[in-house]
Amino acid sequence: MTGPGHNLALNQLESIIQRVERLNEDKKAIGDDIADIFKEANGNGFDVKTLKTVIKLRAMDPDKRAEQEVLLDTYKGVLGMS
Amino acid sequence: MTGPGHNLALNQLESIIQRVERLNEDKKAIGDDIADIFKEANGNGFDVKTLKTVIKLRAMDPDKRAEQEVLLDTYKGVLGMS
Amino acid sequence: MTGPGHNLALNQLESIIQRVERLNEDKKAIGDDIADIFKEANGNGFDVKTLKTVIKLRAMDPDKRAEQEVLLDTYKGVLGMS
Amino acid sequence: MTGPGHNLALNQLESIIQRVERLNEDKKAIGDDIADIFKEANGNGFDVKTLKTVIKLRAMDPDKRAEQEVLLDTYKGVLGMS
DNA sequence: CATGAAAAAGAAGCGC
DNA sequence: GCGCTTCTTTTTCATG
Repeated sequence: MTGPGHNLALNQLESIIQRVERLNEDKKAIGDDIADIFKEANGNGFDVKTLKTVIKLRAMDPDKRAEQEVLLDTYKGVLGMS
Repeated sequence: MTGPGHNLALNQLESIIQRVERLNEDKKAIGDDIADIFKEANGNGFDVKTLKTVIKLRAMDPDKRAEQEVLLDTYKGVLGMS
Repeated sequence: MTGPGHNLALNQLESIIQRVERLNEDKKAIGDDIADIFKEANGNGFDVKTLKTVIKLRAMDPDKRAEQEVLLDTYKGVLGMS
Repeated sequence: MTGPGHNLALNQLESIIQRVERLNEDKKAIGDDIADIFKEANGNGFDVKTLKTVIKLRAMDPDKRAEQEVLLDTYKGVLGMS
């Protein structure tokens, strides 16, 4: 199979794959940068796990966050964990 | 507590968090771009799952991949899976 | 290669694999049971995500949990998130 | 709040949580058993990673696996990776 | 909504 | 012994 159809498929495939691979590299680079920041923060005495928690909280919709906290406190209250 | 130590911690914390948040946004944007490419590819009749497999294979170190395949074939041979 | 060495390897391989596969099945069954419980809980109006959080908290060492909560509150306080 | 509604919620919550916690323990125990088997296998000269790959392959539906391999081979062929 | 894939978190093993 | 990397598990997200 060496006709035009084949070449079209090949060109499309290569294009898709190369574009994704390029973006994957960029994404990985960013991930590495983030890891570096956390590593540096750890060296400065910060607790990375807590940092990640804070960042996650900030990313949440404020209303939803409040709602979840209420819910969690409720469950903890019922269970005597508060 | 409003002394210099506190402000230092605050500044450091804010710096860390803002840098990570910025990078998280960038990372998400790239992820969206990749998703778009796959969506388009799917529309053109490509099998996205297989595309992802191919990309993963290409990302592997060739020597390691060959080595693992040999080992895997050996085990499969012993087990009659080949 | 059909000698004793080969058979020994075959027998060992089969034993290992079958034992693991059996345990994998058991593990999966338990996972399914857990999922069922959460599904039922959800039907009864409980928030599954919060349930999981509570269970995780209960699994933690009490001292470590307290320490982490203090840390999180500290960071939130510094950032004006409290 | 000490009325019947509260107690019902408490009883339900405790039931859910205790059942899940119990199952979590069981699941962990099985995971430990599996780890022991792989550790022993490693001591006998087997490559654990490959063992896990073989087990994963065996767990797959044969038809689906064959179908995916055909598709993958097609793409690899087009890309000259075969 | 339920399944399956991607991301993140957590745990374990290995090296220095 | 501690960090670092790899692997496992968990959680989250998207899609049908």
